[in-house]
Amino acid sequence: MKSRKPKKIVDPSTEEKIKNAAKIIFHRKGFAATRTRDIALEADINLALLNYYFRSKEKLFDIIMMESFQEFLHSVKGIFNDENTDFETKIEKIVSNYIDLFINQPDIPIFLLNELRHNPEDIVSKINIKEILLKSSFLKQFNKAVKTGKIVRMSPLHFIMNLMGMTVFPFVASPVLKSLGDLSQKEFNTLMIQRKKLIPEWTKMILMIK
Amino acid sequence: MKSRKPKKIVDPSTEEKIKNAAKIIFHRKGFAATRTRDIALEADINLALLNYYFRSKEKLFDIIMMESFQEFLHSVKGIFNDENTDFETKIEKIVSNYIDLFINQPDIPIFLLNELRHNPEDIVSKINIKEILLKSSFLKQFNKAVKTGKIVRMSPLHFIMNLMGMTVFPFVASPVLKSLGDLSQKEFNTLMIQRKKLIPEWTKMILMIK
DNA sequence: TAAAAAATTAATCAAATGATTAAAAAAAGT
DNA sequence: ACTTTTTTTAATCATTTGATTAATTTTTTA
Repeated sequence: MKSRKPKKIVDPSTEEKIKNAAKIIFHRKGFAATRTRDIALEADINLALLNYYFRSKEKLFDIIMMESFQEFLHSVKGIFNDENTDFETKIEKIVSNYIDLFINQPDIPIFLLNELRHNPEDIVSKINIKEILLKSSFLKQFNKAVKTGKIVRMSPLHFIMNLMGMTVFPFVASPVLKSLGDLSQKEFNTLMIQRKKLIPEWTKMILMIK
Repeated sequence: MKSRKPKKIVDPSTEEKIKNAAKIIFHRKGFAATRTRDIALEADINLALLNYYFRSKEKLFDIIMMESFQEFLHSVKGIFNDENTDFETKIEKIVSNYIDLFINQPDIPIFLLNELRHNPEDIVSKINIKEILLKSSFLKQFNKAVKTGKIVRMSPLHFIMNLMGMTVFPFVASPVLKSLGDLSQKEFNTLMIQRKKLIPEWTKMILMIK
């Protein structure tokens, strides 16, 4: 064995520059439409450095994909399993968190949904999304509320579809919606911020919370 | 001038074969990931015929895009402007129509949403989507119901977002949802068919229809 | 049936694109 | 200082891919 520090204490700047650029371009254009040259340009680095640091476009993409998906989940992971908040508070926090995230990074939902449809098992299995949801305090509270009659009987899947549908869909369809309503980006965001309050209210109506 | 029939009475079979194949592949993979060779293979024709009939990949795509978007709108266009049905009936019909369409062609929503985000004005302006919605009997009935206090005051955009969110989003997110709920395609479709009844009910709750 | 037009095919082109290489420059180690 | 390692660069490669061409076959017209 050699002495200490055979490890590369890589200056993070170049590697980070590439990852940041890759995230921007991949999110905006998707994997297939992204050119490695676009990433190099955005990162302001020599094209060869992309392969030097990440081997291939595909490997770089996998990293971005994984991190983006984790970012998507991380923002609600804690909320889901917080034992100190009730069901309704969790809904408010989840909606609020996602709307904040998507206002700041509007490309995330359509990027994830579009790329996930071709290899969902790869990603979904690597990240324990099922674990997170199915064993969550959130789901337990949901089931308990059903059992005690506090909320109407309903498949949790329907509930998730409604909650995420109302929260995520506007961002996925934002180009059409903005065109339809003659909305600027700012006006669109204002609507989304309104929805932070509205969606939890609507959700409660749907569940007929007593 | 020459006599009659200088026009090409093209045997539609080849042209149609290409369009059908293009629709399948474009819907499945999107524009950027689609190879013209894939389309030729799917259509079982020589690659050159694609350019012979449609000039370029882009022109062929534009045709598929336009037709897909029209198919998306056409199914509800009539419902929107039917003077003989009330507001609530329209909602039921719209939801039912879309769910039928997406069960049969599950790729349509994510395809449209993903491709529309880069050139929404081109498509949205060519097709009079605003006309269809903004001058529709549906919207008039909505506004009237608001005015008479039959439904709660709410931006029509919020309402559209909710209705479409609950209807469309599950199809857009189906890979994740199927994985999450361990659902077969058949089981997923069963859930969607349930939603034909449920979504109109939920919608009415949200609107607090009296 | 002969001529003209249209459709089809195989071969090929040119540009785009992901990736590699070899050399130079910069940084780190001794 | 100088040796070694790491990082960066310019040039280039090999493959993919959209598109074209020229020849052949099929269909239509007269």
